[in-house]
Amino acid sequence: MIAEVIVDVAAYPIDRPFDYKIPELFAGFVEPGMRVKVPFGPRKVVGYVIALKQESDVDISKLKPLDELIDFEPILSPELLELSEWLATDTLAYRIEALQVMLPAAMRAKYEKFIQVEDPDAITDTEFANMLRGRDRIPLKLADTKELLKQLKNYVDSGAVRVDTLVKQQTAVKKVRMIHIAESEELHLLLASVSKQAVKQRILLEWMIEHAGQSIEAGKLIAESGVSSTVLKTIIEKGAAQERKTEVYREPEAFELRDTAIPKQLTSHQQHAVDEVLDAFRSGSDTTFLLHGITGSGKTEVYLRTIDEVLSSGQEAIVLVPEISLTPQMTSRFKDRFGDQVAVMHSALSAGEKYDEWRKIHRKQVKVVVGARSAIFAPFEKLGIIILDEEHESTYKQEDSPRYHARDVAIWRAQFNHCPVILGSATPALESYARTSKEVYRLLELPTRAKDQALPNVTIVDMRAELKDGNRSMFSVPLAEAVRDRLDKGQQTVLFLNKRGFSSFVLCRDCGTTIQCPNCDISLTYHRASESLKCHYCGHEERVPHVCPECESEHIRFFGTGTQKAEEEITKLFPEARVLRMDVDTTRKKGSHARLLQKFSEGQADILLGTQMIAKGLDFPNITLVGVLAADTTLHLADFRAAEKTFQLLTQVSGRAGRHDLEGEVFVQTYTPEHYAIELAKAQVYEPFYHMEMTSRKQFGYPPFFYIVNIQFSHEDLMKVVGYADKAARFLAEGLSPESVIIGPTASAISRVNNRYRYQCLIKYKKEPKLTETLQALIRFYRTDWIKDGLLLSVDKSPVVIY
DNA sequence: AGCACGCCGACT
DNA sequence: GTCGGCGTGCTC
Repeated sequence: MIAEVIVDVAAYPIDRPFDYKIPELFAGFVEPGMRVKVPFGPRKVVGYVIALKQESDVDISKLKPLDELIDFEPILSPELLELSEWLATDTLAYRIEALQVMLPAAMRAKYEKFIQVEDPDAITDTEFANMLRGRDRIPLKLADTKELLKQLKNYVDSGAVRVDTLVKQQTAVKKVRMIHIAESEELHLLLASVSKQAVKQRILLEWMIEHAGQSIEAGKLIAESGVSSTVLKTIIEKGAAQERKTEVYREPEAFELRDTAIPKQLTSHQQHAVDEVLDAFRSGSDTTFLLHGITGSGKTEVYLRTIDEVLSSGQEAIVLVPEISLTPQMTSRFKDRFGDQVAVMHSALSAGEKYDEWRKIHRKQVKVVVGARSAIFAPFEKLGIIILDEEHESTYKQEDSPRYHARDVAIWRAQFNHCPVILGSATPALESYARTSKEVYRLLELPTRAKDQALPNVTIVDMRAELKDGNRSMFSVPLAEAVRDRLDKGQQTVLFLNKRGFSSFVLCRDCGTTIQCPNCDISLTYHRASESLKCHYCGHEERVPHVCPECESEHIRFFGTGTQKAEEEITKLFPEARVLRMDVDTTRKKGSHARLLQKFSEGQADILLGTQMIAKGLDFPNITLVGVLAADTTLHLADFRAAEKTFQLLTQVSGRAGRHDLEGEVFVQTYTPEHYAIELAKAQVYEPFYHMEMTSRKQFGYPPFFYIVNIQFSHEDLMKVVGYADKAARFLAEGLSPESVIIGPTASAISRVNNRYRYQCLIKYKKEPKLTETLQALIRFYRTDWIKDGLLLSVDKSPVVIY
């Protein structure tokens, strides 16, 4: 038998299967979807078996045998193997990247080099001998001086030492030491034989007698018996207990939030949606539903009911949420409903925790996975439904290779598994909504709130007028009054600040200079905690200057992060208010996000102030006021989706207010109150916005009327990047049909990052049969030639942001 | 990619 | 003479 293997080498000529002989020893054990270790040229690498066959096109004498099996059962199903092929082609990525993206990071191979001493007598250099310290195998990285490396080379040449690469798996199965205590009789015997002076040992034995026959975790035993681990060790050696390592799953920190009760009765709209989806499910149809439900309309309940049915017919469900750590309420609802049948996958988990959750799915110990983007690759084999909540969110698109969109993968898997997909949103992506009118997706509407609450009343505050009246603070008079009112009533307020535009920079008030990154075309960001200036693009960091580097004026101002500044203003305006600030700074630590929310839900604060991350999923009964401090900040971005994003954000944020018995109120502060995205967000009507925005997209030739491909070029040399971008543009123009439009090359919005100049080229097309072919050919030029000249090129089909 | 091979300049 | 620079070519 012969195995077709994709090796762990991302390079153009390697991006294809290589054939290996299966040694007699492994005959019958090797299956597609397993990882293997194979010789590749002079080294060993990890590879993925993608197929088995009897014959190879390559001469049999040239075939090498597999070295080792890493897995004893496939870790990728036939479905996922097939998906990886489609994914690699569709996103123009390497096949190996497509395979690796499906597995938790902890399963990716690490390569470590070692110095292996073959002939210790030949080592004559004292420096080298010192480095070895008598060992015959040390990590290569210990040879860290030029001198040592030179000696190493000599020894390698003479054959005294060898450098070899070890393929390391970082798959850490967590094991705990379980102590199995002997029976009472045995312990009594031991106790009698232990010297009277061994006080601690006697204490431990007495403790053990009380717990005879039990199994207990070593750490726990030590804590409870009050003896040290050395005493435990001696006692184990004397035979009082047995030690065993047991595999365990890491238990991510659990958080509890007050949950909404299970509604007894669905609204008629909810019921209709559930019925339609379940009809599709039962008939094995791969229909994609767009569940358009206004905020508070109970989309989650629709998901829960459909999953319930899917599970009772023995099938499995994937639920994607934009970034799950952001919506603890969502996960707790799933856990409440489906208990330990649920695995949760989110970015706040450690690599080990993610690996454990993945294993639970792989071992079929769970039936539902709730997770962020990459959970779409959950290794289920009986998928019955796939749900993408907040389907319009840009986090569903992966920003590095393979640049896939979870929505596309979901639809692919649904077709493979003959199961439906639900895309849920209060503010669907324009592309998705447009597809319902073309009947590619099926539209399900939830036009009313589940508990019949009124939508919150939204007031637009014109900040220009406020400014004219001499109010220069971040708070308009009406918003400040409303906050005061809630404080008096003991109700809660959520204040939302769009960070962009308020970002923290350093400005000289005399010459107007902002301090720029030396490597990038961007202002440095002020970090108060470390009193430093940082570049978010290249990581450059410098001390905060005391005088302006341009004019040496001492009048330089540091603007703290937007939320810090807002917090200061709140404290000034409402000294008695208890404020919780939630932004990247206050949620960096693991679990802090959930803790903050917990605090707020328990009423330990009056005001929750935050960025993007509080826009979603918050559902607390006592929130009756939402304030958007600066609605325009997303509006003026150089992005064709700016209006759509603003509308989505305002709608989402407004939906946080008055979801329960108390009525909600929303204030939106803006300098452009007449913009349709703001006006229509006030009215909280999606359809009119959709039509307005579609008109504009049509006029300017943007999605969904045209598809877009963004090709990015970067190089240290400005002339070279321009040269290659031009060359590429001409090549595309030649290869693609005349109906397709090629824009550029133009300099990117941030024209230099990390000392590399950036250019880009956009392709707009409606129908382009030669697209993949032409892009493949372009990538081929790049990967075979241009890359050697220091160029970096990336192709992004359907980009979500164009920088 | 990463490694070996191989072919020419500047050092002990 | 040989050390070491990096161009070239291959990986089942």
